[in-house]
Amino acid sequence: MKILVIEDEKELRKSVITYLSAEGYLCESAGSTKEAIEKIGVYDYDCFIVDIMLPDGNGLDIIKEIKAKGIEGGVIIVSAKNSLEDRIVGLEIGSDDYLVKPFHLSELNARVKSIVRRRNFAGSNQVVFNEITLNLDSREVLVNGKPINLTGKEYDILVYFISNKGRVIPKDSLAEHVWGDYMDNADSLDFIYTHIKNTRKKLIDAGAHDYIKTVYGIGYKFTA
Amino acid sequence: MKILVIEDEKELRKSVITYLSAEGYLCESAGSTKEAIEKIGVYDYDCFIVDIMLPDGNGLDIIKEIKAKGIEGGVIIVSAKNSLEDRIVGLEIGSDDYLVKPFHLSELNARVKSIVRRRNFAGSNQVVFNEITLNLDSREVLVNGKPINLTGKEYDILVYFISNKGRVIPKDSLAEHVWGDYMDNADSLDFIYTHIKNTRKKLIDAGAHDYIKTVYGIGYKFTA
DNA sequence: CTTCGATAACGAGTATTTTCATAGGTGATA
DNA sequence: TATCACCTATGAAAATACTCGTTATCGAAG
Repeated sequence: MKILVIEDEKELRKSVITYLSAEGYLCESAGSTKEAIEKIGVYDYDCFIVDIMLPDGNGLDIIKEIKAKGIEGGVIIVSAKNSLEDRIVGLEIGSDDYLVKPFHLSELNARVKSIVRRRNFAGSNQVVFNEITLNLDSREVLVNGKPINLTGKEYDILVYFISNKGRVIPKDSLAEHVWGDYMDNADSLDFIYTHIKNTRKKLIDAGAHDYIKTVYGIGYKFTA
Repeated sequence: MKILVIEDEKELRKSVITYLSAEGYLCESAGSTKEAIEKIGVYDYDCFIVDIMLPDGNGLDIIKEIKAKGIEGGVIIVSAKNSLEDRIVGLEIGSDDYLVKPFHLSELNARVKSIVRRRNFAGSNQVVFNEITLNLDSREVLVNGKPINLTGKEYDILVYFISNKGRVIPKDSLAEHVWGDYMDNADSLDFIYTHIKNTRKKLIDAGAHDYIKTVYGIGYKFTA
């Protein structure tokens, strides 16, 4: 799950990122409208946290840009004043939520969670795929009702697979969603094999079928 | 699916090609108007991604050239500025889509996909030809509802056949679409026979008719 | 200091693609 | 219809490309 935090106040940006990273999200940040629009153009995010007041422009314009590009990621507006007008405009142009500063990080986290879920799993916080059950709240994975231990990356991989089940997932897409800006210095994506292997092993050892099919030359497909 | 990426910025060109190749498209590139027009004259593409600002001319002229030649491939304009005028002119002269830089690789991918589909299969991501069903998302092929295993090349061949069903397909075109510029230094196209044979065999073994007719001296025709 | 997870490196194991040799067809021409 | 030149099909083997599993390294967290 990749999130772009658009916020010019350094301290706040830092704490938001620290908090959300600890929750297992992949965070990137932009400190200005310009930087935000650049990043939006190049990378693929699942969620945007947008401060309205930015040094070089209005955050609402960034949201317009996101929507104009047809990007599906959710949008949470963050604003210093509880301006009804901003709020209405924000929702009109397609943002999903609105948060007034100062806010609790746990509150922000809850909203991010709900958006990411809505986007990937139609709002549910529990995802079932045959004998595999994901609990998105606790990042817990059950196989036949028994919990198994996955590392962070393994969990991310599984979530990405399940939210794209049945589709062929090119190794690059997987890398981008689980690891972030891999493109920049990607000479070898070989380490993915190791993670796939470990994920597979843990699932199989726990009694699940091997739903991860290898698509030679392209990537993988998670399918029953 | 063959795509020509016309873009002078090396880095961008590279990432576009890397991304689209991973998605299973066959990409070639041109860094200037001159090069683009040369390639357009010689090879056959399904889709063109055209940067408007090029060192030696305007991308719109390339599009005019494409249309003047009666080439059917889709056109996606890419431009640094969101100029309404360019956009209108672009659509007027027959481009299919417009993308403002910097853009999202997955967004570009989505548009390419939609264009290729619109052209080949009228919008569906599932293509049915009698007892053969192609799922373009998962690259899966079903014969009478049962999945069969095709290798990458075999799948590409089948897609190209089905999207040109009823038409005679010269061996050259097939080679060009499935293998790309391989042609330039190919001394023999004999290996195609092997691939055709294997593709045929897998389809027939799975219970399909042999729709691949040989057209002596020219190539093949996929027809009921 | 120890443990754990993430990544790198590499050889072994597979799948795929190409080559090659040979056999079988096709169509034009006489 | 016989012949010839050329095109296509086939099976097996070689070459290549890709993936896997093991082990090693490194750094961060506890």
